Amino acid sequence: MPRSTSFTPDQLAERALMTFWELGYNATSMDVLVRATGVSRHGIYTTFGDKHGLFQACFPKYQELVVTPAFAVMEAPDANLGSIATYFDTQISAAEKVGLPGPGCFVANSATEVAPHDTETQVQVAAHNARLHAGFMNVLSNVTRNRQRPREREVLARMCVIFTNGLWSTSRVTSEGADLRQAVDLFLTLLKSKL
Amino acid sequence: MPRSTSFTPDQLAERALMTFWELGYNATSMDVLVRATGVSRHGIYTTFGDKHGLFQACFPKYQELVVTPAFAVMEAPDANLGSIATYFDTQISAAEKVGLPGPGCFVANSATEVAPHDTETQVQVAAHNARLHAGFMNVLSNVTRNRQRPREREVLARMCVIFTNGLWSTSRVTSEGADLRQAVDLFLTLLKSKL
DNA sequence: CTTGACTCAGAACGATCGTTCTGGTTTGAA
DNA sequence: TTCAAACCAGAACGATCGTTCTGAGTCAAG
Repeated sequence: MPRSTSFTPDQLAERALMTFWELGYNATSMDVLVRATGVSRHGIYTTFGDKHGLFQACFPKYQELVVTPAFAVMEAPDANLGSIATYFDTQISAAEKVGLPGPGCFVANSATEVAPHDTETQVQVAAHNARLHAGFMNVLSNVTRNRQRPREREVLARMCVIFTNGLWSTSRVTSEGADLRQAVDLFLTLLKSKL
Repeated sequence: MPRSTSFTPDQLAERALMTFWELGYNATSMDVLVRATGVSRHGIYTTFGDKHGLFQACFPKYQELVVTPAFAVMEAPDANLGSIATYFDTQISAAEKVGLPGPGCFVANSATEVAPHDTETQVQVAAHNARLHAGFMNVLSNVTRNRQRPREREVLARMCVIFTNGLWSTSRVTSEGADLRQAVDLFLTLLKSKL
């Protein structure tokens, strides 16, 4: 029976996520991790085994703390085009609050930095992209007329996922949130004209 | 007076580029670099000073060998919407030839992995994105009617750059080139409807 | 052939990183 | 209070990496 400790695995993973997200995997040494989390090496290693295990635990934490709060509106039964605008706006505002250029998307960053050498991270990235695609499919099936073929819907959703990836990628090198918002508004205008 | 050597700095930078592009900066150790380029440590260090110097030399090489051949069509005086399609198709075909999921864009990868900790790389990334933006602006100014305001053109170009970044980002986690092509075709259809 | 500049292979060094270990401290329950 | 489990700080250990250095080989010029 575990006794009450000064930290829970969830809290540890949450603070580690913020550090990995901001600095990336390689630039986050165990020393940095110990300082940032306030948890000793002993605590980290007995809880997650190694650095890679702690890193993997950050993915569900990111889904819970970042993706779900912003993307739930896309997964609601009554989601529509306004939901897409809300999702993008929520994320851009969050990035602005932290400061642009921002940290972008933790999953997208990991896809570039560690996924090429790590199968487990590849799975996390694929699952994340699948979630995005499903969210856009949900919206499109709600706002699309019957004449629209399901095959075309999938392509539309895929294009939206690509644009989303590009948006967070660009948010890492852009200092003006207004530039991102204008591009998003224009993209949504184009999207609406196709439905 | 330098004597004839078994390699030129250009050749060295070219082979280093391919390795950095495929493996990323951190995963490319000097051992790997020596093996991949066939140049000894002595040759590398006397030519480029250090690993970072060799890495920086890869950016103009990437522009010369990859960006310019594919993007020149976008910078031609008579570039039009077909030029955009050609550009995307060229890059996707190149990625397919190497094998999807591919290495994506060297600049975009570097933007995620090393730019956050390296000012020089930030400059390279900004210059690359500016080149992309200028290329799209060139096309838009050619195909746009007079009633279109220049401000709107800039936003359109910015949206195109975002989509481009997303495309190469997605090409790193996608195994089907057809999926990318369909999304590109749809994006171009939407773009055309706005002009 | 001799010389000198240049090359390479590989050893060696210092720094850093992930990981393990030790000693001392804190916590919760009996 | 006492005990045992869990914790922390920090030292220590391999391993790896970027960099420098050494010695031998190679080519062009005289």
